Amino acid sequence: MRFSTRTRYGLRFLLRLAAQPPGSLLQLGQVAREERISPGYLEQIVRALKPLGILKAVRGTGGGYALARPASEINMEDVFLHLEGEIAPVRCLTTKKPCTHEGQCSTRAFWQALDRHMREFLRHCTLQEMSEQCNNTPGAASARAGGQRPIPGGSSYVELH
Amino acid sequence: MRFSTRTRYGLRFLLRLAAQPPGSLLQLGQVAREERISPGYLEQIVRALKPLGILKAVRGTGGGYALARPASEINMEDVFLHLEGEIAPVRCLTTKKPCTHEGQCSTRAFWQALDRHMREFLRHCTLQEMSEQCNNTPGAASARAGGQRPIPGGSSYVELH
DNA sequence: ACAAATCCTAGCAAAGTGCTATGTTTTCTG
DNA sequence: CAGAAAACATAGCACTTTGCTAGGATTTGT
Repeated sequence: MRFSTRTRYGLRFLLRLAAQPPGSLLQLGQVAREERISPGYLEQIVRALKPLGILKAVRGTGGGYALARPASEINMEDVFLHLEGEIAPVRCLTTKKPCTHEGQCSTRAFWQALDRHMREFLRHCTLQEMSEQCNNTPGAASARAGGQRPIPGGSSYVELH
Repeated sequence: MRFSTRTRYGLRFLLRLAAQPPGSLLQLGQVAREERISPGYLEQIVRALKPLGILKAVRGTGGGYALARPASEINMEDVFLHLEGEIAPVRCLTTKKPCTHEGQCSTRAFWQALDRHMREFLRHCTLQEMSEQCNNTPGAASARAGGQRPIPGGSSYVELH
């Protein structure tokens, strides 16, 4: 029942954007360095987030990303849906037909209730709230990050929250 | 974020037990037939449930399973913990050290809140409630199940809720 | 003794996850 | 206008997890 790195890394990216002064751009490469996530992988993740429409991207030199909407209007249900693909705890909740089991499915009601519960929690949780909740200073880590030497031969990335 | 078949099939097994008249035994093979789950696989799942102590097993001819405690005293948090291994949405919530990230982790508080939320829902959901919630008649399906001919060569099991 | 049930271990095919590699396109800068 | 820096895009691959099978050992009723 673990969430994938896609969701976790995507969240971190969004939190960086939310912590940014409005109007400014944040580059993907910089976030990848600071969060110690593979840049290529983070690109994929950010791309999955694009259809939601919460990102504003500027291409070319000096480009980067910014939030297209205020953080208070971005809820976690939407974000999770795009990053994780789906939230439902069992597959047949999302694929129309109520599974080919004869008669009524004994556990369906339970899974539906659990699904509703999760979604409600996520829907009422905004990026704004998350950003306020975490009282870390993004600048502190990045200041030291410059001194990091990449270990040649072999990925140095470690799974994070 | 899907739950595995272990948890889903395990739940179905427990629901069968809960629907059984108290004092009687239910055989694993029979449940497997009626629920169309591989008997061998269901055995593994039931075994994972044993350490919880909610099952009473009788070996030998005429043996079977029964609930060792009333269904009203069996909550889903315990059941899920044993079937799924862990519930936590991210790994570092269960492995002591708060991940090697420099400074405070920006998303940790959120994952903890989500974890608490899920657990609370599951803890307050008892097998009794689930059993009452599902108004299907387990006997109806099993009556017809006798006529099933197993398809030779190739598993005929299909994933269920 | 035999059969019927629960117990137990190892292994394996398929799917999913996490990431790398290799580009293409856009845009700013010298 | 050349080049660099950024976002955009696709394919593939090693590793892990999942879902199940095979084959047996042990216990107990008839």
